[in-house]
Amino acid sequence: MPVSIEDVARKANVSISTVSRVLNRRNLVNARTRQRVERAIKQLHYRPNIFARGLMLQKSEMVGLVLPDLHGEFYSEIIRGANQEARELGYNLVISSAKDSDDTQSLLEGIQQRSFLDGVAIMVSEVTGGMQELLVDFAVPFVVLDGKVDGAMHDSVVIDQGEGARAMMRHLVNTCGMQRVFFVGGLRTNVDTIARLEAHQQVLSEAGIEHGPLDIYHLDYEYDTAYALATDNIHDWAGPNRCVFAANDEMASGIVDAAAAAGVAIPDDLGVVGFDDTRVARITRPPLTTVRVPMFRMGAEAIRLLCARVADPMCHPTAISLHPQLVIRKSCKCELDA
Amino acid sequence: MPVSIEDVARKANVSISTVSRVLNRRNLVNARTRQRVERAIKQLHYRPNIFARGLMLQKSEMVGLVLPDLHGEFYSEIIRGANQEARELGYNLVISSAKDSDDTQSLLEGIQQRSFLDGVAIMVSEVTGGMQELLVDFAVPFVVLDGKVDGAMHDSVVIDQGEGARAMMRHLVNTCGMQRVFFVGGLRTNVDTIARLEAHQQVLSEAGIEHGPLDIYHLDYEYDTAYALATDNIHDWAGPNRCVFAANDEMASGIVDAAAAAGVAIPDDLGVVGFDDTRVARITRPPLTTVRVPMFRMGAEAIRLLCARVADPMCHPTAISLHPQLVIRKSCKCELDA
DNA sequence: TTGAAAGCGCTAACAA
DNA sequence: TTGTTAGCGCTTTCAA
Repeated sequence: MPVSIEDVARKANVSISTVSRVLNRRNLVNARTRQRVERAIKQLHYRPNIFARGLMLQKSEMVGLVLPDLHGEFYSEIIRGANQEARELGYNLVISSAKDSDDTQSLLEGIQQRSFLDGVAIMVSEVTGGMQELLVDFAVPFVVLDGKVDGAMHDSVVIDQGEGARAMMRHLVNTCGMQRVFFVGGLRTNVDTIARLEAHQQVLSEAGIEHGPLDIYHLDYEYDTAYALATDNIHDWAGPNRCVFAANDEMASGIVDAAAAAGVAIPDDLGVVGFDDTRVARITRPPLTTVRVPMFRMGAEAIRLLCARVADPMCHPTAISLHPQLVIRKSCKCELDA
Repeated sequence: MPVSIEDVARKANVSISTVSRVLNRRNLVNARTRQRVERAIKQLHYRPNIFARGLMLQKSEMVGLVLPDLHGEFYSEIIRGANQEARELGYNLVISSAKDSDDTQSLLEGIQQRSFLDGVAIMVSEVTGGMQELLVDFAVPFVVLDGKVDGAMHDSVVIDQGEGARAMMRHLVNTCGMQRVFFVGGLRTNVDTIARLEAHQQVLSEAGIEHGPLDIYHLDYEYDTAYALATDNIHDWAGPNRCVFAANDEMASGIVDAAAAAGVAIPDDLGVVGFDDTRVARITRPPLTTVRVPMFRMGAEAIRLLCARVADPMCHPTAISLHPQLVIRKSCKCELDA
């Protein structure tokens, strides 16, 4: 049923090598012969078998993108960026996502196992021991998004989380005059949360503002849990020159809505700021002051780096650092509007 | 460098067929031999070459998901559903997206060309002539999400758009007592928009409410353009027993925010309802009355159908219809709360 | 400029 | 239960 290179050769009255040449190195073939072959290809609707091809060439022209989760705009922007870049470079993009890090690990094991990808871009929200071990001698070329794997040589695209979080904290403390900043993060082990919390602590210390562990909460990046937490605590939090720094916009939005439901005015009674600058930040009332993370670009750069490495597996590892940007809106009680 | 089945055979002192059997039909091999082979496999870190395998089996165990766009939660839920189902069925999922229908078409041509996918789930936001022609004799098994391609035999998973839109319209007219309902849709050619508009017209006619083409707007499903449109028209729209039916939540949210900015109270001066029940609907103030579309399930069902067809290409085409659900919140001025 | 032929690594039919 | 062997469809020397 499927038409093979041999059928084309027969139809065009040439050998299969000639057909192959027309396909891959057209200039080595006489123009008239080439035309004949091309006509045969068209007439027979011939399509090279990708497996046979891969078997010879040992490459699939496919690269993967492994994400910890697919929820929300944050990831879809990464995907869009990666997708665009991959198509531009002539690669197909295979996207997979996992529920948690165990799942991510088994996914990566599967990829290594089947090794049908020329390379893979990996985003790990937390690097577990097993994951680290796996990646240290991973058989497939890879780049890491927004993270680093100790002991493994790899390219990476990171967001300078600290820079963004410090910019936010300094804005809150210096410009808005906040005297107490609660922190609502994701899981304790999440790398982004860790970086953001570090900035929180550092800036408070620098400013000589007392702060204790009781002002720190760890949730799961979700609107609902943040809403619930805020409902329980909103009256304790509220007060002049007080603010909540949530580690993403979703949670910030949940807190804002819980405040509204409890009659606490944002930002007058309490400031609430987020992180990521997703659409949620703009739609929340009041719109959230947040930190814009170049997600689309992160996806695109990751694929660019990855394809470069696939082309030259021995090239020196590159680390690209992308800079977040403070976006000031209406939820932090300062006079600036951006 | 790469270790092949032959290396394993040598190491385990068996023939390559025995190794192959251990890999594929373990029970045909003597237990002791099997252990020896398995140990060799482990020691050598052997992984079967997927191309050689595909060359024999003519299948890749990969299925594709082609989406018109990757923007927003709507698509990410489909992806999540598809991803979960694919992994459950032992398939890898390849996701691609295109900017417009020309782009979708070239993507599909590429898939057919390279034919490395066992099957593909396709979501077309508008079926152009070229697309239809392409799909009528598409070489790769496929199922269509939320649409239908005339002349082509295919499985499909559709959302009963009409049912959802009619439920919404009847609610607006019968329960909320709306006397005039503006319609803000996506592109004129978009299949969802067409179905929703049809319901709009039908219910108004049934209720004996006059309605003209001037009450119908076609935008692009985006927050910003809806915001702009609403800013220009909000005072004309506002009035007792009037309502805007936007074809998605994003646009509804833009209209609500524009109204707030213009001092028009929602829902008192104007009702605004959306479609899809994305997170935006809940976060908008007031929260949007909308229609929940089972996106996750649509993705999962599509992959289920697809894999069934891959397993048995001759099986009878199935059409699954998924039912949307009216979600009543605070933006439509009725006494019901859900 | 073209063709013949040797694999790439695997599965499966057939033989032992 | 195991081994031998013939391809799967392609690219790529090497020879003509």
